[in-house]
Amino acid sequence: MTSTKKSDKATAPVIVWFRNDLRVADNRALDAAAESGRPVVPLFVLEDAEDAIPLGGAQRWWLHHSLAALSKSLEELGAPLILRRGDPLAILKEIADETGADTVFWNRRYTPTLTKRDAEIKSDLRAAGWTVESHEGPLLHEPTRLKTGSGGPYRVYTPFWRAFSETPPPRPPLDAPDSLIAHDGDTASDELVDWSLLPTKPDWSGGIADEWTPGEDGAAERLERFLDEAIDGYGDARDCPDGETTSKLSPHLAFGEITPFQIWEATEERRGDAPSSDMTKFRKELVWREFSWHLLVNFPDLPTANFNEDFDAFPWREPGEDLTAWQKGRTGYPIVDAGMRQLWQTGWMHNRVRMIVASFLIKHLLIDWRHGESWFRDTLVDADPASNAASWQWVAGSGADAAPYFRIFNPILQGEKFDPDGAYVRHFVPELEALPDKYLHKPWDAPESVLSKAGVKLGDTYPRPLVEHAGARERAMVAYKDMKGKAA
DNA sequence: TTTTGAGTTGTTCGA
DNA sequence: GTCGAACAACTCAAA
Repeated sequence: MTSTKKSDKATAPVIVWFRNDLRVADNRALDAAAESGRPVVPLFVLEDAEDAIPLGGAQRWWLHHSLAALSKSLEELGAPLILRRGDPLAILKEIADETGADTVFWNRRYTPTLTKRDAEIKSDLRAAGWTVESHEGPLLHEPTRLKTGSGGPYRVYTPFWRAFSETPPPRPPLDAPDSLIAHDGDTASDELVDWSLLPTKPDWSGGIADEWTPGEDGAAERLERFLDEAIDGYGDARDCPDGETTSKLSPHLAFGEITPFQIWEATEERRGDAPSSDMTKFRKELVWREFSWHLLVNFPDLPTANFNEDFDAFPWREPGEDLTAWQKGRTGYPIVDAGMRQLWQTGWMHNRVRMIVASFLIKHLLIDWRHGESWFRDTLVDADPASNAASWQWVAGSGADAAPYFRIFNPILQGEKFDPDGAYVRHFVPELEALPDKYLHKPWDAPESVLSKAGVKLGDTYPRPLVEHAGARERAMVAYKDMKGKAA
């Protein structure tokens, strides 16, 4: 992958093409460019390619702020970030014309369509005499590296984790370069604001901005705070959606503001200490991310096609108004509505609640998981093609290592179990704030006097349940049997 | 090749 | 209130 540098190239600049790796520390491509001793032209391209999956609004907001942060870091290192919009190959060639560069470094990305495109760009540039280096991407293992005894990909998490644990530990992270040599000469850059990544009419980003600090520094602070405050007891507390019980590193990982290598090292125990069970639990979550990418790379259709083809015969209902009610957080089930509103307001949802709302959409409303996958992709700041697809299929029962279909979350019990004091529901569904705990997760069971005292009018201030739980559960089981009959 | 043990995250029912 | 079994058989991973 590395070509010998020719001597006449010694002073020509190296382009570092940033993609989902918006950081300066532990960045192999940037590190290699700095090590080359040559001027560096950092480039980010807003890609308009037709096969590129458009970013959701929440991620566009994040990208804006992440690029602003990266731009500042690179400025401080001495080489300002160049922003361009359009087709990456054409832009790389333009930059080459402008700067004399004929070398580009990047870090790999693993979304199958993008890997393919990167390979095309690489061969095109090499044919034109360029030096192209693609460096290690944002995974602890190349996603094709782990294989079962018979040489195939894993489809079950536990053996994957076992195999992962038996490989050498992940490498330590790299420091950021001390400084970069700037290219001597003007290279035009778009203005970030002109990309209109931020919402304007209306500006709905307030709730997201309160919650998040995009960028490498924000990511590092988040990691530190998590290890200081939440890792103790993580194993149990992580299931509770209220409060800071999880790392919330997912959006930073999605944009490559932090790497799993940095996280892994930060969770390293002192030499000789066995990792605590909380730490192992957390690491297992990180390895779930690896497993999802392992699945996506080996089964590129994962985001669009049922992994288990039996589900092609599943009798999904037409989405219609039920889907809209779910999206808006108006299903009449408080824990579901709290989750969907948290998503809408903050661009993020607690993992436990993701499972509850996903199960509700699929099993209570019998709506195809792909509608949910697509909504999450549009609204989550951490939307990740691998984790999103693998998790939706897991909940649906159509995926790898899937839950048995009869494992249908009871949204009332789940609410009572994981939000027992109702703090989470009260925060995101304030119209139920005054209801006593006893009825908070099932307001339809409350006596009229209790409802009116709490200022709740069902069907008016808060919706009645879209479906009744026991009946919906029964209907889901029948649909599943129906599918099995057709598939057999 | 055949066999065996096991599988992130749950709910409901009946004792 | 708490506990174990049933839910439905299936596929995967590894011996």
